Formats: sequence, structure tokens, C-alpha cells
Amino acid sequence: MSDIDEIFDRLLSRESIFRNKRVLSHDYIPEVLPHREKEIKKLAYILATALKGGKPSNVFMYGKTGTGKTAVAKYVLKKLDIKGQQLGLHFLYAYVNCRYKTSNYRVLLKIAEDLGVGRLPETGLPLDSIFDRIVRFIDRKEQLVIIIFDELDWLVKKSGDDILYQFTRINNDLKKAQVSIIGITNDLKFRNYLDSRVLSSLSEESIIFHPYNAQQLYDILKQRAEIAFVEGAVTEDALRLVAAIAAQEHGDARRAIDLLRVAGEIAEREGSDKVLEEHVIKAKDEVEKDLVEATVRELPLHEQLTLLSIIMLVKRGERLITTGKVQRMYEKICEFLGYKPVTLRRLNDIFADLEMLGIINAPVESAGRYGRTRNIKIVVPFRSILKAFESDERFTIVLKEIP
DNA sequence: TGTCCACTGGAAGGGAGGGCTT
DNA sequence: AAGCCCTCCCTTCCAGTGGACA
Repeated sequence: MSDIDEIFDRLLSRESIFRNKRVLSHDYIPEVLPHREKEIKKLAYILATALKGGKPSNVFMYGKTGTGKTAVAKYVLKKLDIKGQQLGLHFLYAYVNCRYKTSNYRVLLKIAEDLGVGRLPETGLPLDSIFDRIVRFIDRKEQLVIIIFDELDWLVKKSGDDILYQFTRINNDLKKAQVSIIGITNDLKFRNYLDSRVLSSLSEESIIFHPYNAQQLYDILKQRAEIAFVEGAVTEDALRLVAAIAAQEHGDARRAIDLLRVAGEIAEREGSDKVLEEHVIKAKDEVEKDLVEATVRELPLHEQLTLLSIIMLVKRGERLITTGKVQRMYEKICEFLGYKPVTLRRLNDIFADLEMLGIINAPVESAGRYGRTRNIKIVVPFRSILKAFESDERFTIVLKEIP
């Protein structure tokens, strides 16, 4: 008990190294976005039409994760809103992150919620009727509605482009209001999946975001660190290291900021009054592990079993892991645990799912005479997946009992 | 040059579990 | 209560395919 008291006392008596931790959270939009001036200008230019009462073109924004697409969109909209208010204009906004809204229904629901349509049931209504309600709601008066579809590729891959099609045509149904759409995607190849009508309507304008390099990431981190931490709490070396790690991982600024935050938390936990390189290194492991563990734990049963089969094959020292091998292992595990295995067709979709989640790489390769199959590789730290499985007794038994 | 392996991936559909409207 | 409509996970059926080998 006294141990715990001591921990509490120590924590209380010490000044925190954080001054304003919120600055390091995902939804924080800073006053200045370094190295995105060009993109901000372009978007502002497009949206400025709204200030003269016009309908801005739809915009498509491409770029990898953490290149500032969402931040730029939110930033410009915030400024637009302020300017609009000065001019007595009122705009409506909706923001959907399609990655976390798994179905058409959820997407519509989020839009309805953001616009303030009113209470709608979690499920049950026909899609048309929700869409109608949204249309009726926004068409009550003359106004501009801006809808942001973030991580649009997820929506299209999961549920197709029906909703998108409806939204691109929505202006035909509206008498008073007008709708502009901002589509954001990480997947550059994703245009191929879209119906050409949707694509042409969506990409009236497009903005491309390039990954940040280490120096740019450093500038971003520096700016955030100055607000987030007390003076001198982050060493130059630590900051450089965070920037370097994130630059290696495709210039993802969000990851960089996460990393900095966690490094700070670790430093604080360990009673250090400075964030050092060693804290950053620990933070890197922790961030990665947490993410993978959570993802794996939330997978549906047969996706977990499939992943477990892959893990078993890796453990066994198999160098080439093919669909067939996984299927045989998977069926063995199912038999062992008393589950009815899914078909090969389903398994194939599961591979695609796991690949989308970034857990595996599974490109289709041909061995000529010996057929075509996926070449499956785990692309996250092996230990974090194991860790996720270890919390479930069924899987632990399999790991022990099956060679 | 054709064959043929080991799959891949599209299309259609189903049923359990949810909740709506009437 | 009946009759719909939705999602999620899954099945059945099957045409299609890259390239090493004969």
C-alpha cells in the first residue's frame, strides 16, 4: 500500500513535463500548419466561392496517412466558417471518417448527426429514407452544406459507391440548398474502383499531398512540442529521433505526434524531467504493440483463426506461406477447437481484410507450372500478435498443442 | 506453343440478429 | 404481430489466369 502512496505522492509533488497535452491529440488543429501552405491556399481558393454565395467545386484530396489532408480540410473549413459568420453567411458541415463507419447506414447516420437532422435509429430504416430525411432537412433553407468523406477508400471497398453516387447527384434534388463534397483518400489506386460518373463529379478539383520528410516532420514536432511540454522538457535529440522514425514510416505526421506524446508519458512515468531518446525508443514499441493488439483482439473469430494459422506456419519456420498451406493449418485448428471451418472463398476475403488492416502482405504470385497463390507475410511485429492471442485461452492451447 | 496447376475473385444469395413502421 | 430493410459473416458456383514446364 505504501508503495502506491509513494507513487501518488511522487506524481503529485512533481511538476508535470506536459503543459498542454491536448495539443498532441488527433483532433487538435494548430493555428499554423507548417509545410502545407500550398495545399491550404488551393483549398481555400476553391472554397472561397462559398463566400460569394456560390457552390464550391467538389474536391478530391489524395495522399498517404498523416500527410495533413484531414488537418488541412478542417483548418480551411474553420477559417471559412469564421469568415462566413463575419459576412452573415451560415454553412453546415458534416465529417465522416469512413474507416470507422463500417456500413452505408453508419455513414449516413454520422452525416445526419453532424448536420443536426435529429434523432435517428441505430438501425432498421431503409437507406433511402435516411437519405430523404437528410435531403429534406438541408433543403429547408438556402444554405451551403459541405460534407467531408475521410478515408473514402474504405467506404467504397466495403460498401461500394452507391452512397457517393447519391451524394454527387444530390444537388439535382435540392431546390434551395447546395452541397459540396470533399473526398479524402489514402489509396492512390482507389480511383479505379469508382464509377466514372462519380469520379468525374468528385474530382472537379483535386489536391495531392506528399509525405513529409524528416526535416518537415521535425518542424511540425517542434511547433507542437513547444506548446505541449514545459520549456526544455524535450531534448533536441529526442525530437530528431521521432522525426527520423516517422520519416522512415512514410512521413506520417500523425504517428510522429503519437510517438512524441507516448514518449512524454513514458518519461513522466519513469520520473524523468526530460524526454530522451530512450523514451522515444520505448514509445515506438509501445505504440506499435498497442495498435496491433487492439486490432487483432477485435477481429471476428475466423479472421483470428486465420491469422493464428499464419502465425503457426511462421513459427514452424515455413519460408513460403501460401493460401493452401494456411487453409490446411486453419482446418486443423478448427477441428482441434471444434469449429466449423469457412470455405476457401471466404478465406480469400479474410486475407484481403487482414491486408487492408496492415497486418499481412498477401500479393498474388504465380509459380508457373505450380499454380498461382498468395505469398503471405506478416508485416507487424510477430510478438505483438502473439501477445494478443495469449489473452485467449483457446488460442494459447493451440499454440502449445499443435506442432 | 499449349497445358495445366493452385488458386483468385466476381456474382448471387442466405440466414441470424438487429430494429423500423403499421 | 406482420412485413420490411439493414448489416455481418458466410456459402455456392464458376469463369479466369500467370507462367514453368513438356
